[in-house]
Amino acid sequence: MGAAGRRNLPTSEELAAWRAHVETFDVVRARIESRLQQDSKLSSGDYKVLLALSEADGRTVRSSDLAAHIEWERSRLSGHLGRMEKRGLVRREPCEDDARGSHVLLTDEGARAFHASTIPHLQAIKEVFIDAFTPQQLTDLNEAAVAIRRHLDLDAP
Amino acid sequence: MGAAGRRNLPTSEELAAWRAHVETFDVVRARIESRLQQDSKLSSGDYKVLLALSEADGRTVRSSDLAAHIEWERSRLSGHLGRMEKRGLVRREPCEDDARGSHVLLTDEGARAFHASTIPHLQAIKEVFIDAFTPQQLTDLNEAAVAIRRHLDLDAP
DNA sequence: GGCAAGTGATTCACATGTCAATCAACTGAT
DNA sequence: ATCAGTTGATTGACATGTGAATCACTTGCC
Repeated sequence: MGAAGRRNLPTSEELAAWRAHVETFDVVRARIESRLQQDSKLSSGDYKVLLALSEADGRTVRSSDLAAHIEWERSRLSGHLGRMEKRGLVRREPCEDDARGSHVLLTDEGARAFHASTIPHLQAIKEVFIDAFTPQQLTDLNEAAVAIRRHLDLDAP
Repeated sequence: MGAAGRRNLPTSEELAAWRAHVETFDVVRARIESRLQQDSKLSSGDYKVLLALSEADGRTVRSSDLAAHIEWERSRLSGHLGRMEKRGLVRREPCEDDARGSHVLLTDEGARAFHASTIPHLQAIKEVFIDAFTPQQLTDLNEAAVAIRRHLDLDAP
């Protein structure tokens, strides 16, 4: 490869940084999810759905709105809700004003499970992730996320 | 909640930092994997397996050694190899010295696919991830990964 | 030699994710 | 009113991931 071809490739340090980042934060995520699972029998997907539902007016959301809110494919949400419904965490009811749609609603059991999970989950985030850093490092990390989002043009109008 | 209970919980800024980090780097990973898939019809799992195999002596590794090397469950590797074998990327052969074991070997087609994938894959890592940052930010990110690994006692003997 | 315990690999059941296809119900232009 | 096109939701086929169970072979110890 000539000099021209190398310019758009990472150096070995850069590549190592990428791999370290991915592998390290995979472990972080796994630890936090595993704590959630052990404390509350909830997956991170369950938690995301329950969080959105518990914040919703009347603990009810139209399925599509829910999918949009948590940025999931509708088919993904559909499958996930099916599993959560089997476990009694949510219920689905037909929608009066639009016969195609359906309302997803939080059951009492779902609300209970969610409320019991939040404090331990937030503790896990603090202990596993936040507590690893100095305030400066946390700021730096945030800057990095901002830089990526700008670079990839996320947050675009 | 009293003052004692709050000390081990993240502030809302800290929680926002966690969420931003997870969501942002999920997008990064998805972009890079999607480029790999489009350029080379390989998943990141395929790539990891092919990388390990192509670096191995004689393009052959004992299945368990491979699993240990890439830090996968053996059952995960087993299933993945099955799919890769169907696509002609690898082959498995019984092991002479230990009749329980098997050798995984890179086929010519697998080697071709891997070699064709590396440059574009590295370019994607550079363009999507590395190029988002200043050198200082990249250093900061690395420091953050080190801090986490120390905090979680990864890299322990 | 022979058996208990360990090891290598696969298999099973399941949860999770993507994408395309389906299907019914809505909506808007005519 | 009608019908093309959109939208809401589910389904199916598959890839991927985990953990437990299985099964065959190997090893260590007697």
